[in-house]
Amino acid sequence: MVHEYLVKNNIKPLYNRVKVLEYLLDKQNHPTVDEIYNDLVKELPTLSKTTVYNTLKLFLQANLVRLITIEDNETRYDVNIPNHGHFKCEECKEIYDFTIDIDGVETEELSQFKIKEKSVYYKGICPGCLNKKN
Amino acid sequence: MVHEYLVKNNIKPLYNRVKVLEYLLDKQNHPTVDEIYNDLVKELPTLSKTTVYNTLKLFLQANLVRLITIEDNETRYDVNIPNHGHFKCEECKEIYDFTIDIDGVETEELSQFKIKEKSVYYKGICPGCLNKKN
DNA sequence: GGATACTCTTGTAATCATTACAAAATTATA
DNA sequence: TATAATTTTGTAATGATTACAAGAGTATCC
Repeated sequence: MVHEYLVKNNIKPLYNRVKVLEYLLDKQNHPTVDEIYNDLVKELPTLSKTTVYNTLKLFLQANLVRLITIEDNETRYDVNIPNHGHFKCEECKEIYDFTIDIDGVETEELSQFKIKEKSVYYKGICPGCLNKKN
Repeated sequence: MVHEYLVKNNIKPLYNRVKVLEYLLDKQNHPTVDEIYNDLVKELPTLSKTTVYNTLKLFLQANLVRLITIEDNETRYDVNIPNHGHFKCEECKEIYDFTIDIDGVETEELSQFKIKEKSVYYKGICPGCLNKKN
């Protein structure tokens, strides 16, 4: 599956690439480069962090993945699914996906702009952490 | 003005702080720390970059300013105005503000979440750069 | 007003993520 | 199989941010 998906996007389906993409698809985890590397190196002992960076850059250019940087300069990666936003809990740092119809929102002022990508990020406290506080 | 605004937010209105906040209000420029430092050091020759970082951190905690990190890990700062999004041009890198009624969008899934902050970022090409391309 | 305590600023050094680069390994091509 | 092209790897370089301690400034109390 992943194999063909890469081919379809003009990316040679090399072993590492398949593994990285599978990882992103499996754990819909919004992982950092470090997390990806640390998990995959167990399976691919010769993997280097530079390769993870290279691979992700490639995927980014092909629009297979997206960057998430809500704040903090912790750059995370996400497989590219339309119409969803990210909520980050300030307490437990967890990132939650939610669906949002951002295309349904009028932005008159941008009528002359060519919009290629829309991102929505919320911050706050998740239900679990809200409960703990009481 | 700026002076009292700081006092009202429980921040001692020290000279540097007033200057940094004035800068952010004047140039609604979404500047980086470097830009702020390089411009202000002309007026405040003893200014240090660490002070700029400290001051911005303080403002952030007091919710006077906001972080913008659309991608790239170029962290920019913005005075906190509700209901506006940011558009970044991929060609000229300029960041444009636009108004967007994000509170008008339903997010059923987050009904149990306490939302403190909402951010909307778009990417694409601005009218000026679109013209140049033809 | 002056002494003391407290806070802020400064500069240097440390840290950490990311990138550059060149050599080694792998894959594709003939 | 030999050759060319691409990818991976590891180390070193870069650059933004933070830690920290000393110096400067500010507030408080007598």
